Amino acid sequence: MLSDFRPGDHDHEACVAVALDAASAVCRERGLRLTPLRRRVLELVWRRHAPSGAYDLLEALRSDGRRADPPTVYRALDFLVGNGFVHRLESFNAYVGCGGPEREHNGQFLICDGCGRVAELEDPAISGIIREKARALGFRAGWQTVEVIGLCGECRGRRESPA
Amino acid sequence: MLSDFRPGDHDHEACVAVALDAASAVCRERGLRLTPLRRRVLELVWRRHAPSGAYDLLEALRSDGRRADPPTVYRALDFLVGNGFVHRLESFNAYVGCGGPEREHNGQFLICDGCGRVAELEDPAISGIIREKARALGFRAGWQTVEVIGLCGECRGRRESPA
DNA sequence: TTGCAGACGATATAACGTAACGTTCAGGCC
DNA sequence: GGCCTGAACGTTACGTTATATCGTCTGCAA
Repeated sequence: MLSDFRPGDHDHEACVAVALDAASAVCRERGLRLTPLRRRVLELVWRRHAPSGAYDLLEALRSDGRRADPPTVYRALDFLVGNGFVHRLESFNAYVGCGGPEREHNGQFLICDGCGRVAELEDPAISGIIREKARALGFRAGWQTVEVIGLCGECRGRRESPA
Repeated sequence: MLSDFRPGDHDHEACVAVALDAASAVCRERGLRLTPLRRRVLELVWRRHAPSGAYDLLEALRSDGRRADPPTVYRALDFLVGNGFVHRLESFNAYVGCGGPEREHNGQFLICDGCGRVAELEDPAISGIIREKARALGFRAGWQTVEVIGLCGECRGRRESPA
């Protein structure tokens, strides 16, 4: 698993810092430029464990006092998604930080309908069976989008025994 | 499998007619109203085995001579998607006809990057393993979005041995 | 110091989707 | 027939998401 549903009380500052450090390291290795803008967008995405919309990010950039228009945020997102620092959730038109940017992968996402938090899996059994079933039909699988809507453990508990 | 990659030369008129008849039958059974507009949108979606965008459908309705605005097509699509006659492809913001509207299901889609055609699976092994893996993390899976981009058999042949 | 390429600024517009409210029309009931 | 009701649809307006295009700046290298 690449990122879990974090308990509500985890140290989120640390969590963001770790992600930014990881991204810095990867960029240094690969000769990519993690510019201040890109770094800031990545930080904004990480500040929530729930998905952020491009226009939420745009708002946030403007709150920084920065002049920003849609292409600004989309270019940053293109960089971050293209290099695996951020994933796009197709069924939400929104973006989440990636828990394992060190290597390429094709994750699976669990999205909680209660709290909006997202967990990322990278389960070879899931991607494998999809690839196999596709192959049986003569189809060569490239990219897989696997997004599951449901209820995380915390939210399930909350619903079944409300305060 | 609910719908296959049809060979380029299949009888597409028949294919559309079967889908419309199936929809009529299901609506009759369930007391749903397959109005002329809804029927027409369903037909338009089926005329391509590739996904149709909402605004493509809107254009097509206007070509019919009908006055149409976005809510017209979205309402028809809501009905068709809600009752299982059409599926929405999240990663394309587009719609395809459903090959098995008789019962509710949570399909998986193979989308060919070469020709744009779509096949629909309903494979319990895929949905099952996703549900299980999610459950192992305390997550109760509701709806699954599974969309695979790749190359169908025909297009693969074409690329590997171009004319 | 010139040239180049990548990043970003800036403007405009395309593409996708919904809110809200009024009108029409089919079906049930008197 | 006349009336009521609710679903479907028309219509206007707007909200949200994403891209095309072109100009400018900056850092780097020839």
